[in-house]
Amino acid sequence: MPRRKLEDAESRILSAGLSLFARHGTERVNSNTIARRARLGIGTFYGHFADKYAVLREIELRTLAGLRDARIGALRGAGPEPSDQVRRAVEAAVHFAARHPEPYRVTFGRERAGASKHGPVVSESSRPTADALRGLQRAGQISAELDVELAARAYLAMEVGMLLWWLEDPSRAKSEGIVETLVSMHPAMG
Amino acid sequence: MPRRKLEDAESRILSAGLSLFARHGTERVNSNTIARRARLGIGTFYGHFADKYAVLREIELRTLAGLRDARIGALRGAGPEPSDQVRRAVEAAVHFAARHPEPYRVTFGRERAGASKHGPVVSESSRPTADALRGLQRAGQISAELDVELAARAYLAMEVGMLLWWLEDPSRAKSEGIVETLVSMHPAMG
Amino acid sequence: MPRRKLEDAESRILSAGLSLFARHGTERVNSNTIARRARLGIGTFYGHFADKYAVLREIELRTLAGLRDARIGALRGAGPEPSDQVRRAVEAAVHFAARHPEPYRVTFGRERAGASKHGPVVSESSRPTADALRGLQRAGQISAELDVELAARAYLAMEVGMLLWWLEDPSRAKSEGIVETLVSMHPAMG
Amino acid sequence: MPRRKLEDAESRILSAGLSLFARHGTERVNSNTIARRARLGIGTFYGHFADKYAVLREIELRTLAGLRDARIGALRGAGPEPSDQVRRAVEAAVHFAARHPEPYRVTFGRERAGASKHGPVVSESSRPTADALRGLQRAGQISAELDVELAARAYLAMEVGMLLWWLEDPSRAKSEGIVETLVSMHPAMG
DNA sequence: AATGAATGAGATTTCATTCAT
DNA sequence: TATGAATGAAATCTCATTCAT
Repeated sequence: MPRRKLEDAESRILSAGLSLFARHGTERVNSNTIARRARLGIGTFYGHFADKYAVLREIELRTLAGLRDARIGALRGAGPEPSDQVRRAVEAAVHFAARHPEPYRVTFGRERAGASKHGPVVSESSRPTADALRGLQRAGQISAELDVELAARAYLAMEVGMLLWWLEDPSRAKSEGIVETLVSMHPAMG
Repeated sequence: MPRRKLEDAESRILSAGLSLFARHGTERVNSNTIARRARLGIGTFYGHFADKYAVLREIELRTLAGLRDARIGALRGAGPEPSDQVRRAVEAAVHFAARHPEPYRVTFGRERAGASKHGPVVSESSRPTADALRGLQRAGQISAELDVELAARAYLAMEVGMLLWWLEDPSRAKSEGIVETLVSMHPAMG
Repeated sequence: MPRRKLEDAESRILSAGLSLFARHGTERVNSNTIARRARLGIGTFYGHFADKYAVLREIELRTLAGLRDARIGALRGAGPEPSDQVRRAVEAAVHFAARHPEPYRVTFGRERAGASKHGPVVSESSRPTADALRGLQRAGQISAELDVELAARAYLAMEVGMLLWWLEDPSRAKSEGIVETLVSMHPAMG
Repeated sequence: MPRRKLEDAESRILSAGLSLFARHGTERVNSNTIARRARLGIGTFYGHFADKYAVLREIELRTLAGLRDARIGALRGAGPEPSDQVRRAVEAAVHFAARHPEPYRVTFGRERAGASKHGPVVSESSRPTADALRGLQRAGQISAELDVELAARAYLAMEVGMLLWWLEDPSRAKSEGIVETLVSMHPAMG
């Protein structure tokens, strides 16, 4: 009977769940398969997570935190001009997706059925983007008529949709092209 | 024992499937429930569709065709200026989503797990948008540096993501605000 | 709406059933498939046969009658010596199987599950063989110790088993070899 | 909720499957019935066997192995004369069938439909018999004209068919009569 | 007589969850 | 804590049979 450390078991389950969710989709993976892939007994799985959706939720939370941190870190290295800040933030997101395609796809992808029953679907906040746009608007740098809340939402939808499309087949475009497109269409670049 | 017309059964199944998929998500609806809701025997269901994913696929195909037709119709009524054409096309999409929220959500929403195994996920073509952008680019009306293929993809991702977010709770915004935001961020409006 | 003659429908069903039973086995063929193969509606099928086992039974009865007639006919052409009679009867059976492999396999093959529930499994009578052996025994031409009933049974089991094995793959042996073997092992050839 | 040992579950399933297959035929027994008869949950059944045909296959393999061992054991106790060897081998087969009527009928009987799709039908080898006949032929004890391969096949077909007929209703004959008949018709007794 | 859409009982199969070890 | 055999509710799918046309 194998006996591993607590943390070990959880991280093995998360890692197994991540690759299985990414490859087969949430609904076509079951808890037994995750446990087996993690080389743990099914009982051990239930000792650490309530069900597969708890694994999914944890993956999502970590992914969102990682993405947020990447954006924040990027902004710290950016100059004061909005265009530089936008570019850095976009680069951070694109590179995050490129470096972590599985968590990105699992967290934002369409294959998310059923999860809503088992806990709120976590979602990225458009707040920071909206705040930044509001600042620019007050400074007169973008149109006063723009609804910054909606624009922030729209930008995020675009970024997420674009990156998911790209990750489906990374040979579709180079990351520089993705960055340029997202930057040029960012509402702050008006 | 009810005995109805062929077409009747299929349209009843599609209609029952649509409202159930929209309300509960693809994976939490089963073939028995669809059949019962359509007031048909389960055997009748399988006589018309191979499985619930076949119902889903048919809904998607019809939705995509309807959306495409709505866009095309809108462009017929538009003047020659690009800004008018963009506005008409965006309005057509927003109004289509507003008038057909269930098909729109079922077709484009995230609750689509498992379906990919049972047939290619249908997806909207970015071709028309890309072609239009290319025309503007040749005419010198938008930057020569824009990658029109990627910009078209990005716009569509934004439109779809935005409309799904809106349909989740239509009180979040008025349709005019959605239209204005999408128009102002459209790459042709550079 | 096709309208064919009564007899036509029955023979079409029997013919469709025969080739389907032979190819796929009794249990993997259903009444709908037989009807479709016969290019008839399923309702027509049930107008002529109670179920697929009724089709099977009819095929079996015809096959047994045909085989019996072939044997009788062969004996009419045989001389008075037992060895000639045995050879003629064996040849008749081997040639019958070779000329009618599908009916033979369907009637005598192993793929017969379930049928017993739906009517007695028809089976070939060992009576004629037993009677012939009894005659030889009275004439002192074969051992008085032989139990002619059992020997007749044994011979028939051998003939049927041998022919089924052969029909599985006719390249396994030439029909002459089958005949020689069966003749040489026939209890009348003691 | 009962919780038993692994081996226990498998042997219970095999035993339940054996008696059900023997009584009702392969196609009229289903996995639920086997599980219930074994006093196990249906999930337990599928945890041990892929489907009912896997149970059948295991029964067949065991039966064939048992029959082969019985023959081999019998030959060890036999003297050098062919007639003694034949008699011992025949007795072994007849007694095996008499002592294990259910496995014998399930393994060799006609009620085997559908199984062929789910794995090759196991079958008894005619090799040992053919080899023995070849030896006798070289020694000049049986006709040089006999095709030993076909004769071996024919003998096995006879033995199996005879024993199945007998087991259908053991009052049809005494085992000694069966043995005498099979021995007297064995090609080695030429 | 012929048709075939409709039916639903029943068979197969999956998988989240439990619990004795 | 860890294990994994056992469980059975629930989902999928088949097919013999009916009956209005």
